[in-house]
Amino acid sequence: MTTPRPPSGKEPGPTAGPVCPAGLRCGPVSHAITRVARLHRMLEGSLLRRAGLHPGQEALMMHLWETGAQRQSELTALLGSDSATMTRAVQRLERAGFVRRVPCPTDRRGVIIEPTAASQALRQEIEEIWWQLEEATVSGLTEEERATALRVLDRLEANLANRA
Amino acid sequence: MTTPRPPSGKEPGPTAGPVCPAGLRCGPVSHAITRVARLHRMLEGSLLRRAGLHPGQEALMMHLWETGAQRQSELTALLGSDSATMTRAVQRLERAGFVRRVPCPTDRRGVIIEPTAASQALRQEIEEIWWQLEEATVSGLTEEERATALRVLDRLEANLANRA
DNA sequence: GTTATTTCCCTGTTCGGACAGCTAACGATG
DNA sequence: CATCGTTAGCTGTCCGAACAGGGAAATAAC
Repeated sequence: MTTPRPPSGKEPGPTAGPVCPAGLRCGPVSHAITRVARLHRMLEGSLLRRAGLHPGQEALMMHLWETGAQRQSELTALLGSDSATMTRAVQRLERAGFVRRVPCPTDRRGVIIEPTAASQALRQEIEEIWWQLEEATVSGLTEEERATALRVLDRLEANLANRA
Repeated sequence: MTTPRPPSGKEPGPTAGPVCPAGLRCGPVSHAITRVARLHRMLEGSLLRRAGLHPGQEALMMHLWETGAQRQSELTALLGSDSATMTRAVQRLERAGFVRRVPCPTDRRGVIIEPTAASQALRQEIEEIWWQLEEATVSGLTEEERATALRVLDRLEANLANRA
């Protein structure tokens, strides 16, 4: 996996400002999603870097810890990932010592992915990071506002899922 | 640039379902953002593919059309991108014939990026795609709901921008 | 004018993501 | 048993994104 490079002194930084030039009718919600997603991902990345992980790997590990050792194909489906992406992610996590690959006893095509004992040290750290990320995202919002945010996002998700 | 592979029969597909296992308190808003962003990006990708572009390139071209030829460093800053990413994006768009690189007359370090006449054919197509994407995102929402969505996203963006 | 600093762009590298192609193994059918 | 179609996983390729490092030019400081 190779530990992500430590933050190079300069934290990612707020990049740029408005992506929507002037009075351009450019799909306001759509672009807002892009901007929020970008910032969210950047923050996630800089938090995870401190734990030695790249964005995406933490979800894989959380899944393994939550539901135990699983077939690689299972992980791929559950995380909605690509099989090639999964192959390489597992390889990196294996090199990093967070995961072990065991031949599936009942299907010689398959591979069981299990978290190592060493990886347990990461779990608390990741949960803390998820907490920090959520807090940074919704800090300053009332309970009601947070509920509204969740409702809006769920609505958008449902919309987009239909067009996928 | 090499035209994106044509959709291989199967459109990206809704990938997986819930990423949040069971009753796990896992940063609900945060994960909702991740899911929405994922779907949004997938849809954007499949729409853009038909125009022969990859996600991200369309924003660059729109910027060029809107504000005219610009220094590469200007584009990088305005789009909040990475200079390396910009270098390669421009190279691909140049190979694809959508962009021309002209040495900056007042600063021999600089490069002016200008859209080609041929690229104009793309513009309407991209605007149409942005419209489709927006529609897919907010279809079925009332005007009031759309305003709420925008307000929520702006709020989240402001929050995240502070922590960046 | 010479030197130091900054800016601009390029290349190399690593990651996640997506698609295509391949092999080995499984399953079912004839 | 032999064949056919499917599934699991790996590798190659291309893209966007981010960081590191380098070289050239412009600018500031001396």
